[in-house]
Amino acid sequence: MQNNKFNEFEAKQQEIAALAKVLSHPARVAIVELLAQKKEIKTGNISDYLPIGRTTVSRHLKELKNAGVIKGEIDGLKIHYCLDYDKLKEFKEQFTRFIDRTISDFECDC
Amino acid sequence: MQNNKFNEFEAKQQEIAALAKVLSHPARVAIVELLAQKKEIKTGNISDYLPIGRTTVSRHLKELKNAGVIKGEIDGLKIHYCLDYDKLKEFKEQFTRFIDRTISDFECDC
DNA sequence: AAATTATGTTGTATGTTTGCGACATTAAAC
DNA sequence: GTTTAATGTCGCAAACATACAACATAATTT
Repeated sequence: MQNNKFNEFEAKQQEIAALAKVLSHPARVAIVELLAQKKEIKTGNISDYLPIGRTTVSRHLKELKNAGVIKGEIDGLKIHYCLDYDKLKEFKEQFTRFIDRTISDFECDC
Repeated sequence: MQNNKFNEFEAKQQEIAALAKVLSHPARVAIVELLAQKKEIKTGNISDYLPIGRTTVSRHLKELKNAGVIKGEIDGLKIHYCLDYDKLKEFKEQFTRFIDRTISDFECDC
């Protein structure tokens, strides 16, 4: 998949890494924020708000779709994208759990 | 820096993306977990637990150091790495805030 | 049905990340 | 002071990611 050794780590580690990857580019962070604010926006117009072109936005949208963070509804010619509330919550909880687990194990004096 | 347009987004978006990037590879997730469990470990031995070689571990450690997630203490020949508790907490809070902000803005019916 | 509009996909160029072997550095052990 | 041990850095190759123009698709409008 991603690169050579990605899949050779534990499933949980891969899962967290994959989640993190979704938000590892500011364009995707920005798109998520935009969708949260505007609710409805033609995908063609997203690039008006961002310093990247329409096709690049389309690629990032695809990744967000694959990750399940957004879902689209076709309405004639327009496609109406929307955040997936549940997925975002799950996203947050997994991260929080990971960090909390890490912190609770941890008791170093340096 | 990272690639062409990264810096042309809003500072906050860049910041979140940079945080996410730190955990966007399972090796770095695994190293953080290991450090949490073992507390002290010779960096040379980290690769014993992971499916990657010593030099590659060293690269990932460098990234984690740069991000401030871990800090090292030189003890003679051994270098003793340790999680930065405060940084991890900050990390978690920033993410949580981002998601919560996003979710609270959001009220779509799709 | 041709033109228009909205979106997606492909190909290509460039940049970035990953992974490793080979070399460099530094400290302890002999 | 030479050897051994622990870690780090460099340079290369392969894989991935980003960005965009050009093309493809598909639904309205004329």
